[in-house]
Amino acid sequence: MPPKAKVTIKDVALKAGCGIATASRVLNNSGPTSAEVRERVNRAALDLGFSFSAIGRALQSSKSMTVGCLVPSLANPVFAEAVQGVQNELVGTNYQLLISSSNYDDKADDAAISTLVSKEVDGLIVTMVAPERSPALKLAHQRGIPASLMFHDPIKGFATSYVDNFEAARDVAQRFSECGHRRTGFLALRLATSDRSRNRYAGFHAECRARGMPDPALIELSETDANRPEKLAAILAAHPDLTAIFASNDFLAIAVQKAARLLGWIVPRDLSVVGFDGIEIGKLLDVPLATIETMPEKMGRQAAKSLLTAMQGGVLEQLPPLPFRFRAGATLAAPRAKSRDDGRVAAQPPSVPLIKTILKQG
Amino acid sequence: MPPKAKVTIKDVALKAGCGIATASRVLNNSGPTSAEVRERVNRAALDLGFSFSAIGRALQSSKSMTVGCLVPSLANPVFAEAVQGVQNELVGTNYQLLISSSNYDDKADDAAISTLVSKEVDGLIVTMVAPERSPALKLAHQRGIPASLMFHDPIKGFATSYVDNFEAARDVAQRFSECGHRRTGFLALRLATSDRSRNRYAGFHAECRARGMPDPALIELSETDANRPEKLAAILAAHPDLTAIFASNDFLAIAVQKAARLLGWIVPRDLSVVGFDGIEIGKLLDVPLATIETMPEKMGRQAAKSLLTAMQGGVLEQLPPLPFRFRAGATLAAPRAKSRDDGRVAAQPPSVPLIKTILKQG
DNA sequence: AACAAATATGGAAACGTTTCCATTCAGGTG
DNA sequence: CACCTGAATGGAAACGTTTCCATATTTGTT
Repeated sequence: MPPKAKVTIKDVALKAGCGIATASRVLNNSGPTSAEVRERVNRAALDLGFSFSAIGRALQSSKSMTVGCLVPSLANPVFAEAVQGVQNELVGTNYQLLISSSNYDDKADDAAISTLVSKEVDGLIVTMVAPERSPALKLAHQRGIPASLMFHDPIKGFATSYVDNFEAARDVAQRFSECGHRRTGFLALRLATSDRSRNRYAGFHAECRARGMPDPALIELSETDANRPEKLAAILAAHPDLTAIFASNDFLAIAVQKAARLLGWIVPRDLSVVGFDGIEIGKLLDVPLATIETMPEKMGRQAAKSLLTAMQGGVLEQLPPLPFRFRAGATLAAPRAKSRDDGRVAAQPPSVPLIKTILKQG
Repeated sequence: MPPKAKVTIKDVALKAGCGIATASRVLNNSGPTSAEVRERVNRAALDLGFSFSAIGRALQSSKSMTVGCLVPSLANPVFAEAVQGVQNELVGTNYQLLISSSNYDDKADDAAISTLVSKEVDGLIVTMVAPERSPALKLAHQRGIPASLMFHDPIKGFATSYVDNFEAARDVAQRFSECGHRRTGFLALRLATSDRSRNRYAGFHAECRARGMPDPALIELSETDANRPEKLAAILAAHPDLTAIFASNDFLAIAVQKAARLLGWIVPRDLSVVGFDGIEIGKLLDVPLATIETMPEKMGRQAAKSLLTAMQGGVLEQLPPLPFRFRAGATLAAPRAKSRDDGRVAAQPPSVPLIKTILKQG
């Protein structure tokens, strides 16, 4: 058994005593072949341990049978799950998944897309800092490479699989309001590089306004402070009037619980918290986390499904957003009665999705 | 602006009025070229928006500049982080990452490896159910494709980046013992498909024995029950004599806390819990989780680094395991005094890593 | 001024496929 | 028996590179 470094179809044809065209036809079941030569070719292929060179095939067919996928980081479980969803959908097709990540850097985003394109991927599935102004993505589009977005709100020219962050955030504001909260805060990480967080803030802000609540305090946490509960506690202490915090993800929400504990505050008596994403651990906490449940895996699946039909010549069409669901939890309750709703500075209004805000408020 | 579907080096050469060989030399800075033709070629390439076809290159050089990576699932944050580590290490090289996942199925493992090999990856980074008996992995090895393992203990023929699960688990047993615990349990998911969990159990078991403690109770949780705290509570209730649980990952450890709460038990007074992995959330809990901290990201990085040197012709050599660290947490304390250490059935001894067990105990 | 050496260039082969086309051969029809 | 149809086959081109080799040009040395 000599596992020759490279056994090509030429070797097979030689051993089977036929032309490579015939061997190709046998091996692919394409075109007519006699039973006798079929037998010889198959035996030769088996003996030699032949397998097709995907590269040779790709060159000749100009189809790489590869899908490129870009997300900010796999260290974020939400994106990791989404990529797994893509993968799950791709299993069973002949497509392979080429991945890349940008670490939330829009320059890296562009470079990554370019690289994927030069690898001649047949399609793209991307979540990036700013897809609407990525030259590389536009170029890919011009070259006819179908692209499917994940997590992003719809953009002209692309299909996207997403959850309506704006609406979900409005839901949270509504529940805060119904509980009797008025002064609220919105806590996020990396607002500048996450349209998701911005959209959540916009929706939250819009609904607070619509209900006559003061504008929510916008609290942005630095990457490093996210892992320093005492830092977060100090920030919370500086906002003693807030009775409810909407955190842009569940990890932050749990960090808020911790920070509150450090301050001697009791959740939800002294501070209500609602998270976003719906991670399982939230259910297991001493005080189970109220949150918005989303479906990252489904998001990936849907993006992949759309892309597959597009790559098979179909048209990329925009589906409705995936559903979200409010998960009740003990971190949300009515605020303790402490009536001081007087003059406080309002947070600045949302900058980016202003149109949407105005639109939805009517 | 006609972004022609495909602009090849031939087009560039034509536009620059030179041969393709010359164009290639200019574009690659390989071989001598005159300043004048250099100028023309570069301008033509720019005008046409030329970029190399990775496929054409791959075919001619028989290097795909692609690394294949297989993990059980990206939905497990530990693997996702490791893959991100691989990615981080690959950024800056010219290698791209092709990923696949098996969902903890060894047949799927093999199929995935085969697919990656037929895609002609230049190297492999894998975590699978049973690398030591994967035909596809062996085949890849025979074909001269370097492979680097992640999370697995060393195996003949492959380099691996791992943490010494056996030793880490012994550490936990030792701490249990020092706190005064005697009757302990080991809680895991998917024992059959996770050599990591098996090694942890083996180490835990070995050290318990070495210290004259009763064999730990081996509790395996089904996939679905992992999300049902009441189910886990029932199981714990059936083991009322246990004073400490070592959970094979932090999620399970947190689930144990929840289950204990359901039973009205107080952690750590009525039950101590130690987890594994060292996720950040553990620090934020009301009762911070004691756990073994590991470094999945570094694991991925190390695997990638080794592989890179191997692919550049170097030799794949086995590095020492990555360090682990016990993170103290309030979930571990001395058991409440309740002296009843009498006749109980011992769990069955570990089946797989028996040799290692015996060896280390002397 | 003659010649060697270095520099610059392009043709062509090779990488592994698939597919178009032409060729051969068998069998069936008139 | 001549003819046609259809099946079976293999040669060769094409996909986009890089690189070997041969040729043509320049430069430098006596």
